[in-house]
Amino acid sequence: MTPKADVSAERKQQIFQAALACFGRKGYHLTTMDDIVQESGLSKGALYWYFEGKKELFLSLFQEVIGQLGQTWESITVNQDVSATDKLLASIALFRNELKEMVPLFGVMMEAWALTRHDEDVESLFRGFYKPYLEIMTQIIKEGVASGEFHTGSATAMAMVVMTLYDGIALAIGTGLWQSDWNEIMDAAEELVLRGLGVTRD
Amino acid sequence: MTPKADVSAERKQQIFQAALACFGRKGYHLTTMDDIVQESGLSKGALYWYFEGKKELFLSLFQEVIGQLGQTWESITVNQDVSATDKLLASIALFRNELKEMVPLFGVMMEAWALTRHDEDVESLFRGFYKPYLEIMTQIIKEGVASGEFHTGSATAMAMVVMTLYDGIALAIGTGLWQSDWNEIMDAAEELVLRGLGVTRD
DNA sequence: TGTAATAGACTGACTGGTCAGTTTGGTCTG
DNA sequence: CAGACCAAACTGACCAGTCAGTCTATTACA
Repeated sequence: MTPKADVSAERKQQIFQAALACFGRKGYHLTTMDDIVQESGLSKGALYWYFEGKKELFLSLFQEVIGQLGQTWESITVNQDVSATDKLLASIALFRNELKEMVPLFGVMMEAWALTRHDEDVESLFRGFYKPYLEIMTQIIKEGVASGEFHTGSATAMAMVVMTLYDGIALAIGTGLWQSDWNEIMDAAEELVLRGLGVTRD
Repeated sequence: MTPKADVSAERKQQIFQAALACFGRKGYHLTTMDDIVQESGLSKGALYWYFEGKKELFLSLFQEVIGQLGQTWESITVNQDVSATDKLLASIALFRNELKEMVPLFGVMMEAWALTRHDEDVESLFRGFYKPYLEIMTQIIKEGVASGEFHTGSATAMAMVVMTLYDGIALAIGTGLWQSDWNEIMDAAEELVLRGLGVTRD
């Protein structure tokens, strides 16, 4: 009664990997199912066995990938013993450190952003994923305001602005618009955000 | 001896308008030439009479639309008698004031960003348009640093960051991610940038 | 002035290729 | 053998781009 060794988990992973490569390279609309078939080394039947279709595959992939990022992100905010400033710095450091690996991800994210405007499924998924990030950032800034580290008129609005800056950075990286040294620019971003929030240090 | 009235200018405009509506609504890949045909009230032949194809039409439209924005933007930087701080404020005000009309534009811009990654023509066009904006911002910040209004480690890097924030804002607007009151968020953005650049006022 | 010729602007049916999704027919494993 | 898993040929809708021809206004000419 023991079923055949379940290969579905690794197959899905195999497909995800191929899909990420293809979507990252050519974008959602320009990659064909056959591209992913070829990249994965499987067959069309296999893809449709594991996923309902192109859109569902894309959405699943996005979910998978963002989920991983989200966990790292959340771990930043948990620790109660860390100052808001350090949490903010950690969130920036997360970007900085994993920037290079994130490039293909950001590519897919951009694609998703663009899709957001024309597909309700994508939009609601996207909004759902964005929300906790925004909440965490709001939380950090509120903490900072409470502790006197930060100064701002509206913590919620400022959180949105900071998140927007992050989005912009993701965009710049995804498009390859930043050709210069990322580190220097990230330094400037850090400077802008910290001083902009009224942090006075070194 | 009077030549036949040249309608080509207004025809192109007519097509641009229809194309902007369609691309703004459904995005590049999902709008068909037939969509634009219908929206414009012309025929398919007419479209191909005035434009070589879909891509060329899109690129021309983008060029047209961005060109207009660029002129307004440039006019900000010209006046020598205005302080860097005020120039920066003016650039933010430009966003703020024309935000609503810009929504469809930002939609198209996002689409263009996404295309940037897969099409060299789009990329080079985009980079070409981005450059002067960045140069103007760099100029403003350098002026501010020289006059003692701003403080920053690297004016060029900071200019990129500020532009990146603008991009992020455009993105947020284009995707409709910001549902809350734009004005409040723009206030926060202004606050972040000014204080972040070390401006001390009111 | 009337008429033929020509160029510019435009039409819409058509084509050829593409691609998401389907079907059918396996194969391997417990 | 049953059912999970997969291969590959196939289908049909869709769409960018084409093209043969039309319509209109100007010019050439008698």
